[in-house]
Amino acid sequence: MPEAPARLMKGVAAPSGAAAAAARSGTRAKRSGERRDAILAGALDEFAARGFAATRLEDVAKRANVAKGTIYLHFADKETLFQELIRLELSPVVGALERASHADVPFRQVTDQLIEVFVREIFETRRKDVIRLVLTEGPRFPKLAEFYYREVIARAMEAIRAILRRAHERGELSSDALVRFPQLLPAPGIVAIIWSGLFDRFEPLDIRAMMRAYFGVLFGDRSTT
Amino acid sequence: MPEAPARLMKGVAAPSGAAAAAARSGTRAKRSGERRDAILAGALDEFAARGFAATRLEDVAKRANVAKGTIYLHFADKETLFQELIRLELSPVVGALERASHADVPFRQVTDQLIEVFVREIFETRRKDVIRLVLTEGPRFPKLAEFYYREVIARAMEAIRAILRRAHERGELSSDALVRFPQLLPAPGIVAIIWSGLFDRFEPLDIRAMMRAYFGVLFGDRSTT
Amino acid sequence: MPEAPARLMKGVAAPSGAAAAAARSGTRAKRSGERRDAILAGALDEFAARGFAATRLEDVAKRANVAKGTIYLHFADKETLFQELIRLELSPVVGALERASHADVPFRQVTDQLIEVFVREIFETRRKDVIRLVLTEGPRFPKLAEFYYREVIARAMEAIRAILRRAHERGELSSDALVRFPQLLPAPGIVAIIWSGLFDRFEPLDIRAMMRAYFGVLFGDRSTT
Amino acid sequence: MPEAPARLMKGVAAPSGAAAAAARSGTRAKRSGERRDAILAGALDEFAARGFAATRLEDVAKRANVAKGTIYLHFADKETLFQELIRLELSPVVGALERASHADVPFRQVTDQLIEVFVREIFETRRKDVIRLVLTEGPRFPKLAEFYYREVIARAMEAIRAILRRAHERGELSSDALVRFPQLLPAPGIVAIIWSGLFDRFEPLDIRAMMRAYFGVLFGDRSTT
DNA sequence: GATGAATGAGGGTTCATTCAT
DNA sequence: TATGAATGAACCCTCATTCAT
Repeated sequence: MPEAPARLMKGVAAPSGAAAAAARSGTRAKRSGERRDAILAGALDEFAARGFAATRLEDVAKRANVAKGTIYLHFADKETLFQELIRLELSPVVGALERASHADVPFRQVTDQLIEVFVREIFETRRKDVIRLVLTEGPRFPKLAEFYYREVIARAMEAIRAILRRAHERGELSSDALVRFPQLLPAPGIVAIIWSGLFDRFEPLDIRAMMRAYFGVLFGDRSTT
Repeated sequence: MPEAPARLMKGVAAPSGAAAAAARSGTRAKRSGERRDAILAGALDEFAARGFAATRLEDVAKRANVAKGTIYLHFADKETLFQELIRLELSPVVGALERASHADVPFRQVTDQLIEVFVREIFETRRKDVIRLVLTEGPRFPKLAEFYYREVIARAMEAIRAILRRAHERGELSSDALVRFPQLLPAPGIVAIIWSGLFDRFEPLDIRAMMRAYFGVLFGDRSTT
Repeated sequence: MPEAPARLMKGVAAPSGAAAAAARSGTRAKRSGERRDAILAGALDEFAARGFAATRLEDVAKRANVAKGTIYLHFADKETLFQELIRLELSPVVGALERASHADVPFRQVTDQLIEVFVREIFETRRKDVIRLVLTEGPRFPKLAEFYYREVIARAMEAIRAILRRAHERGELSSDALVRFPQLLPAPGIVAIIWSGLFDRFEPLDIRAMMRAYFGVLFGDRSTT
Repeated sequence: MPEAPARLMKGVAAPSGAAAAAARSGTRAKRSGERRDAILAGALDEFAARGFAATRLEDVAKRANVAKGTIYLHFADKETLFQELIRLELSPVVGALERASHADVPFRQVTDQLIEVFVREIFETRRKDVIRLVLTEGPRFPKLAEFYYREVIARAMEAIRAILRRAHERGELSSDALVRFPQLLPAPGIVAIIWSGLFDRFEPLDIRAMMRAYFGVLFGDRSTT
């Protein structure tokens, strides 16, 4: 049933702007772009591991094999680095979701693909950490939360709502509950991300199975084993 | 602090150990207990507003009308204060939930009460902030996560599972999905807490309505308006 | 002729506010006041030796036998420390000068005393360094310059002008040139302060002799040897 | 850059060594010389505006339309650049003054020309800023102060002394005070330069009028209006 | 116990200087 | 020669923790 190639979300993996631009130009700019990407990668590691406040830019630099001062050639300050990181990783996700919302396929097939894409493109990816960062640090970064709401959440909710509305109209969903609260669709994904960060070492969670069980409930399936 | 708890969760409001003990003894100990409570209250305000790392103990002291050094008479260090705070606020919640799991009432009635209790005892309370703190700071506090898992999550999951199993056996739940993944039951509550911290100013969420809609789906209701 | 006790400028030496207040109170506050004064003294040494920008607060702390952080208990930041220093040292000077301007004595006697007071209370004192600091750093500190103008220069110029006007009216000064440009009276003092900071090691300047010579010229004396 | 210098100080405007040399050779060297001059010009702007320590070489480069590294092709380091700048701007001044000291003209005529030259060649020129820089930064640059003393001050004092001695011998100056303290002659100029940097915005100073008033006093004029 | 002044390690940021291109 | 990205030492300031009163 799964295994479905994520045709639906083609292009989620962003070409990491800077490096792509660098690849086109001379070695000087290329190196610069590579460095920028290395800094972003190091920053993700550190921010994910320690949170914004506890992350030391020196450690980020070390991870990126770069001097501390180099970070400031690419980012105005720690906060900008943090926000750029979020921006860069999450922007492409929405595009993919929006594209998925236009496809006219049975809802059950959509959910199968959503599960697959979520697991492969987010949950088993650094993007999971990025989302966790938004959830955990967002309250302290109003601007970040605003950007995230406008560029990610609002658009994602709209795309999800479109999918759900069609499903409801086709009779694939017996109630309009999810149309009214599209937040419920990704709820298990959110819970899984949080759970994995906190409790996986005590009690691992089979994310795929949980999502299948959840969507099964939505479809009114009798049993989901 | 909330007053009359719902019947289901009688006793959620903890007797705040220190002050309670103090109340029994002479004025010296009483003063001390009151101070401890004031510090915890101030700490909750600050931690909730700024997160662990960005909270300054001086501000906590100010909120508690206490000198900076006094905090160290009651708590070993900042981290201990933080963990004690979580411990104190969340411990009573589970007891209430466990008690609720023993009651032999129709599932629909249980969910109605869960909604009510969640909203009144958690969502409209500082406890919402405490839970948010666990979610956001937990990854950086393995010990806290462990405590939280053992004392709260594991027991809560078990209590929820018991409730769900009975509901399933009675035929109130068509599938066993939730029995296998009891995390799905509180999922909308978790999502609501996160949403409220990040996006409420852009798009407020009617938590009660969403939870009712969600449980309606679980029951296979046709419409949830 | 000199030796005249500076009765005219009694009270130039300020009682260094903080320490004075401290002396009155308990040891705790006293220590604090002493520390504040020590920091100011250390700051004067360092600022005078290196200028504002090149002074390291750590060195100031070292001179004051105090930890780096202690400075911030008494002053908001480096700039505030600098400006407080100037303020504290120069404020009392003007009062003395203003008092002098009220005395109704022959101009020649006034100038004798001005020389004496300038040399003993400023030139042979750390106040010389403070004035040099104002001259050298003032252009980069508009607020400081403004304070200095209002609190010191404007009032000093007025006091000097009063003295000169009376001298002119009495016929002790043949021309009104100095009344119109009271800056000319302290000019040799300014020049001496600058000279001493730059060229004294190459060619020392007898400040008293130069000032006497200067005032001699103003009086139209034939020879000033 | 000023154009026609007063007769007295013919040749004050230096041929700016580098560019002059460059002008003689091929385009490569010419470019180089122009760059060097541009750097010096930019440096003067920045040093004058911010002082030595607070000036960033990057800003100097920007003003000179040159890359940061280029500065190091022309000057060993920031300090060398600073000292070269002072050297270059002030060296020609003394020559002019020395030439003036040989002219055998009435003192009153000399002072008239000194005023005119000072105002036009220094006070209304970037040279005012250079002198201010020496006064304000000199104490931190012993080498600079030494150069300045030997190459400028000592020679200037000697030239001034010669002028004053002749005036005294002729009876144009009643006292020998200024011969013994030639620093008194330029004193009002020094005071004016300092005043203009600190207090002009509060109380502008008519430099020409003040100097005329001052010299009037030296001549024993009755009134100087 | 309670206080809050004092401490000093720690980290973000700047910028003179270097060097590969 | 010219460039400007990269370096890393330096320094201001914060704040958890201590301790004399």
